[in-house]
Amino acid sequence: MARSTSTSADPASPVVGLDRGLRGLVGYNMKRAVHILQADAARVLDEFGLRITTFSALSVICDTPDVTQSQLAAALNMERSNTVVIIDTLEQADLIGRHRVPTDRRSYALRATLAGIKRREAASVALYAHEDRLLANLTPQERAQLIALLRRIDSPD
Amino acid sequence: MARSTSTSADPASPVVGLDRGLRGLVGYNMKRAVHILQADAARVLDEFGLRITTFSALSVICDTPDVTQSQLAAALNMERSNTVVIIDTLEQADLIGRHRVPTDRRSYALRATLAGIKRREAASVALYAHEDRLLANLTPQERAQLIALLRRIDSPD
DNA sequence: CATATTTGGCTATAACTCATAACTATTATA
DNA sequence: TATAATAGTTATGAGTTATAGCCAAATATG
Repeated sequence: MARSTSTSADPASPVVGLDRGLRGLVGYNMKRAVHILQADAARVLDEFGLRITTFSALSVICDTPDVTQSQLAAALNMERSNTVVIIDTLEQADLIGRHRVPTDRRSYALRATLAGIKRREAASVALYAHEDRLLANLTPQERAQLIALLRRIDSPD
Repeated sequence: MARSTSTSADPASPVVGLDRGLRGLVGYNMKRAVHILQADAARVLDEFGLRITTFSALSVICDTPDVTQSQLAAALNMERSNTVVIIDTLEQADLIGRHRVPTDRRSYALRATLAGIKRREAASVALYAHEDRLLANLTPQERAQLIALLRRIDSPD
């Protein structure tokens, strides 16, 4: 039984529940959940020579031929400056190409190579499969609702 | 006017929807949402001289007097090594104290000071208030369900 | 009891994310 | 034409997280 003179943790008891005071915060729970998902995603993507950021950028570029780096940054909620190294990495891996646009010599039109499209497709399939496994104890409806709730935080209607 | 020969993004059109291919992933949506919540939380906590990690640790220590650093690390899902600098920071700010435990001279019993307890309380109130504002377009039920879903990812039953 | 292993805390380090400021070249605007 | 704004870039700093290894103390095992 618990000692009566103190609320201190019993070394013999499991160290869970010490964060009760934080569990009411959505942010805390989400930080923990996202940590799990990101670690898993990073591990999966590593097999394809991709990281989360490069995969995200590659996906957008595949789906949006001739997108510019600024548009990419806006779409992924990142700073323009941070896209540069990501694009560099993808370009050096021959997964995308920087193409000058004749009408505006400042910007690049980003286009995925055939290898890039294939790599993205394979990584995407693996990623969805892994997420399915990781979220196996959520019904499809619950999962859809989770996404819906997250999107309402992202872009409040 | 949009160019007709390409699916490229029209510079005049809003740069939204370029990430359709990622929106099916729970992880992607959660990364975006957590980014918003964390940025807001960090801004709020900064007014109290705290960061997210130090606030989390302080909260656990307040609620669990004489907790050890290892227990804290386990509770917050972090490495023991990373707790050290956090504890150092809290101790130097006189928000907590390291107390030697006579029965085990290896470990410290962490206890919040009165200032620490007050600081935590004030920061916690501000944090909950801000989260309420940020999640105003979610009903209390939706918010509770969101937390429930996140917890099921965290610790799959 | 003596040795070996484990545990708690610590240091250093490295990879990665994210934000900011400043710069160049180009385009648009007053 | 002079000025603003835009696209991309570079450099940098703060913060988070993981790993490896260290020391001292405690515990387990022979």
